[in-house]
Amino acid sequence: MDPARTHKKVPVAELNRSACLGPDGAVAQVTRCLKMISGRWKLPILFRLYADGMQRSSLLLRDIPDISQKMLTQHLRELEADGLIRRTDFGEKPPRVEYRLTDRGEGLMPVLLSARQFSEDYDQLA
Amino acid sequence: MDPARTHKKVPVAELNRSACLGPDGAVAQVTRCLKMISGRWKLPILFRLYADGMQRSSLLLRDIPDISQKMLTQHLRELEADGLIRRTDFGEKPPRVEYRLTDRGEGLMPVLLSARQFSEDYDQLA
DNA sequence: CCGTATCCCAATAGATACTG
DNA sequence: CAGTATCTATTGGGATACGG
Repeated sequence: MDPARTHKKVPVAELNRSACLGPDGAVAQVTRCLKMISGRWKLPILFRLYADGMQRSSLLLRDIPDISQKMLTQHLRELEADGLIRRTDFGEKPPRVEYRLTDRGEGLMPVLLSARQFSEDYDQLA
Repeated sequence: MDPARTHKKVPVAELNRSACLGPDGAVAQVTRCLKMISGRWKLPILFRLYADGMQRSSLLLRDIPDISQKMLTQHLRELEADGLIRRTDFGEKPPRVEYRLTDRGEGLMPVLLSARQFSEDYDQLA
């Protein structure tokens, strides 16, 4: 134990001091998660797909207020590259493409629920 | 029920379709949470304070690699404005100022733990 | 219907130098 | 030691027009 740091604060088991720091510590892990969901339209898209299941891009474009064609496609690409959603091109004419959450995407929901809970508790605290 | 949307996907109780959307829905709540922790140095600072308890700014500056004086102060101000940390000026000479997590700040930890868990599970999935 | 390519603007962050 | 002030670089987002 570093003698220069004798704090009374006891870190919880899952998040002790050594687990927090360093290149592959908690900071890096959380940062990676946050990067996947950072972007103006990531959350609206993810929640839409979670609520609706597989969905055509034209419907996403219609149901997400103020999003543009370009931004929709761009964010869909990023989410796909991160393995959170899967793209299915039916190869029809006129074009029909649908998106849905992957297992990884579903695995993100507890994080979002947790963040939502924090936000609700926040107003109660002070 | 909208006839154009007959999906088999059943939303969980805490996160059903009506709770996801709209101006005060889950998207807005999660977004607010994310805004509080978005910023290059927010996580390192929060984890530091969580692990170490009350801490002088000079020690934060020393222990967080690559952070500059300016960025440290700037992010500390933002975290304070969001009520996640508390600043204590001891009014001594030479100056001594310390920071620590508030109850709101502590309440953020479950979110960060959840995100960390997701990041670990992520590699196992595919 | 679905996607791409350009160009532009605002927000964020970093380097550096300075003050009580 | 703790904090501020400028200036500049980079990034993310948006408007618009075009293509398969």
